Amino acid sequence: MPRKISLRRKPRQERGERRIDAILKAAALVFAKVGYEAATTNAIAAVARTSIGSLYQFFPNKEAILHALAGRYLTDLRAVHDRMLDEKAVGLPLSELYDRIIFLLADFHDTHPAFMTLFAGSSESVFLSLAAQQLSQECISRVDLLMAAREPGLDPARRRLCATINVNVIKVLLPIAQSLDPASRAGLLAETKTLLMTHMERVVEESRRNTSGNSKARKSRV
Amino acid sequence: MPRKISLRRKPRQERGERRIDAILKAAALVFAKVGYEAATTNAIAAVARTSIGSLYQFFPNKEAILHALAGRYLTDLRAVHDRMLDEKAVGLPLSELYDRIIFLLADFHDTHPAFMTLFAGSSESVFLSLAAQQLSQECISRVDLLMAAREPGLDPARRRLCATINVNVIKVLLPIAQSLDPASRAGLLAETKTLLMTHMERVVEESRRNTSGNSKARKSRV
Amino acid sequence: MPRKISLRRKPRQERGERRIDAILKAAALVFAKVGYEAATTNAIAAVARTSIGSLYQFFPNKEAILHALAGRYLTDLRAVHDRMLDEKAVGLPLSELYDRIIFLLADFHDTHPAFMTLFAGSSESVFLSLAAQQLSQECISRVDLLMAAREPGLDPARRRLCATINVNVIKVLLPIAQSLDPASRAGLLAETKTLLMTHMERVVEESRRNTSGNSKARKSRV
Amino acid sequence: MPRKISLRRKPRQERGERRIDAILKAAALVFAKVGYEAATTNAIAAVARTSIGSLYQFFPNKEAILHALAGRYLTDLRAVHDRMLDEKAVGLPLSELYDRIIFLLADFHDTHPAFMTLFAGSSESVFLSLAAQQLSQECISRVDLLMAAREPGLDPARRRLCATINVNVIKVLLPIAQSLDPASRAGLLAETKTLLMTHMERVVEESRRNTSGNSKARKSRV
DNA sequence: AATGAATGAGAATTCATTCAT
DNA sequence: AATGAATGAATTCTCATTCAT
Repeated sequence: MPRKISLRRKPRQERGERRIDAILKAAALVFAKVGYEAATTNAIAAVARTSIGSLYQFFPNKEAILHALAGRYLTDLRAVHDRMLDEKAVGLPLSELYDRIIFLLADFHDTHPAFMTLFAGSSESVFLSLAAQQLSQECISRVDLLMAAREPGLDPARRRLCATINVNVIKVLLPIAQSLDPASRAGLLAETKTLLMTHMERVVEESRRNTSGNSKARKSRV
Repeated sequence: MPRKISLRRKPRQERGERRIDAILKAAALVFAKVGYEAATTNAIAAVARTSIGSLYQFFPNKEAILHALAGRYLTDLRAVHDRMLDEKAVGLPLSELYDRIIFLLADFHDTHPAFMTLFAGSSESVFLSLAAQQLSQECISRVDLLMAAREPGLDPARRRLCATINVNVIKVLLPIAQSLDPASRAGLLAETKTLLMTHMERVVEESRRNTSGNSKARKSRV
Repeated sequence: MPRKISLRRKPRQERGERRIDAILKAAALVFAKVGYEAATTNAIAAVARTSIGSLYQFFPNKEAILHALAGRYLTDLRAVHDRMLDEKAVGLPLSELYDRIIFLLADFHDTHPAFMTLFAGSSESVFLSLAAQQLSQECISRVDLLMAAREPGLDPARRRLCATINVNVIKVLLPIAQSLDPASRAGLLAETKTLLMTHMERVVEESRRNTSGNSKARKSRV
Repeated sequence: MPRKISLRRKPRQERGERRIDAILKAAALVFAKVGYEAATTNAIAAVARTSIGSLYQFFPNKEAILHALAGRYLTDLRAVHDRMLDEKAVGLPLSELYDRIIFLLADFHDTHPAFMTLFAGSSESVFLSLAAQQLSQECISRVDLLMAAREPGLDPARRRLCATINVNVIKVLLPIAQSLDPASRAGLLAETKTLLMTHMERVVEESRRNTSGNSKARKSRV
């Protein structure tokens, strides 16, 4: 059974926009606190200081709220990506690149409370799983692209592997860092950077050694 | 509000034991597929090929099933840890140690389908959050201990940081590897090993350089 | 384990008021017919010609319905008491006083079908037992007060005994009378009045004889 | 749908008798504590220190337990009645007769804990209502008979009214007395006796005045 | 006979969604 | 548009009763 997931009506009036905004913000808080399944539309309406009837005036069902929120988060994340992985990023020293990435994403987590809840890949809803999957792939592809630009000689397969690892390592460690006191947080973020940089440097080095004729290095890797 | 979480009755007959086992196995499957909240006790009973009444003869409520399953998983995981991190592990080359860890844990994931669902730290249930937290800390402490034994000179703070990273990186990447085709899986597991080993080697090296009097290296790290 | 017992929401619309009223009236009928325990919320909703969901919109649980109904009955009963035991009652001839009491209470029983079910003191619910206890004490105290006003010389202990007896005798005999055909009912009510009046006259008489110096009568009583 | 209510099997063996006895005693306790509806057969079996299976070996269903217990109580009560209302009772002074009645019934309540629960006339079960009704009528008839023997001139209608009143007044006040401390209990029982005796004396007197037109001769007998 | 596991209809309660005002 | 009352399918859990051992 296919479900409507788009907005029920495009509100002409600004009041409607504000209402939608309030509902989505409320949904983010509620989802973050109890998860999507356990969140009730009544609770969302209450937090948004509106009535359940109004909520359903804008969203045909609970899942549509999820869609809208996920869409908004995705848009925001893409904007962050755009700032993070722009043309300059190709020429940036690895250390500065990682600083940038980690800083921007940490900030994103702070301002998007339901992000991990929605995209942690838990199996709460079919849509969520798919969205999480897609988002993950999108991130990986972007990193992959950047790496290809920075280091054209890299083996594509290994490049994707590294992109996958980079994305997912940041995905786990960032939320953990955010939950710590500022000092520990800085320590963990620094170590995360070291982890990824050390690895990346090694991969790049192996690649260069490889492409420049000497192919023994590769063999000993695994 | 305190809830009973222990078994409602100890089974006196072997039949009861088998029934409990079937229910827990079914619960693992159902939790893995739809998550704890969305799982229904009727679905669990159906998968276990028993009646809802039988289920409630042994488990006073849904949460008790979760507890029992989590407890069983924890016991099994500790057994794996014991095999993984025994006395021999202290002397093993790093490469072999990581092989061991990754292989054993990959196997554990295969045989414990609900593991990530239960311990991924989602906010589904208070108990789950706590259990996930505790389990995580326990794993980290064990790795920390092993590292202390292998490399006594390591700075304790950084050691714990590394342990945290090792545990969590494996926590994300293993399930991803498991979801891939065998070839890609091997590639990802190998790259994971490289990631963690490279980092660990560097940390150890820095530590050794530090302790042997020369303390400049540390400064340039971050 | 403390349970919510107040209304879940205050009705904002008049419709809600009517719904609550209908539910309570239905509950009274159902409780009167099968008792509190055996009454099902679905049955109450059906008799109230509403949906089970509506019922739970206003009442958080079955017990809350009981509380609301008991509260309403209590309020009504106190109003009856106020009419029954007003200042005039002090000067009224005993016969007229009993007529008044019996008539008003008989009417109360007719309009409050679940009264005996709720306050008969059966052990159905902890709350009910307590409420029945309290109500009984309240009634007794009121009668006690009235008697003290009418006959100040009465021994307080015996006065309370008489109040207890009056209240409880009426409590049993009234419902029995109500279940009879009009003729028998009138007979039983008349005889009840005779019973209580004869006794009261004797008690008063003994008391007067006592207080006026001659104390032999008392001794031979028991 | 007619239900089996007789015993499922007549146990030849004494062990069975003891088992039935234990179950009925347990049922009495459980019924007294939580009422018939709320009592569970498992709880009864547990209190009787037997298994639910054994319970159902002797009683086809829960109601059969009720029947058996009610039957036993009735038998016992009739035995008490027989002692209470024997030939001697016809000639006994009223005061002694009431002493006897109140003492014997108080004792009966002490030894039959579920008596009021079963026969208080609550509407818990159709059977119970009927049984309570019947029992009440039986008691009334017995008292009626005794009064007819003692005072043949009494108007039958009023006699029955008085019997009804006597039985029901004792029915309410006895349990209340039993729940008090010994001193208060004695006081309440004494006042109860006064209540009923005073009334009875008046009724008898009125009757005599009526029947003999104008006869003072037999006044002193009661 | 005895035990206790198995069964499933039925009860209380929740919550997404619709509808009347 | 806004409000909140109305709806009922779905869920958790209980318990009388049956059945296997």
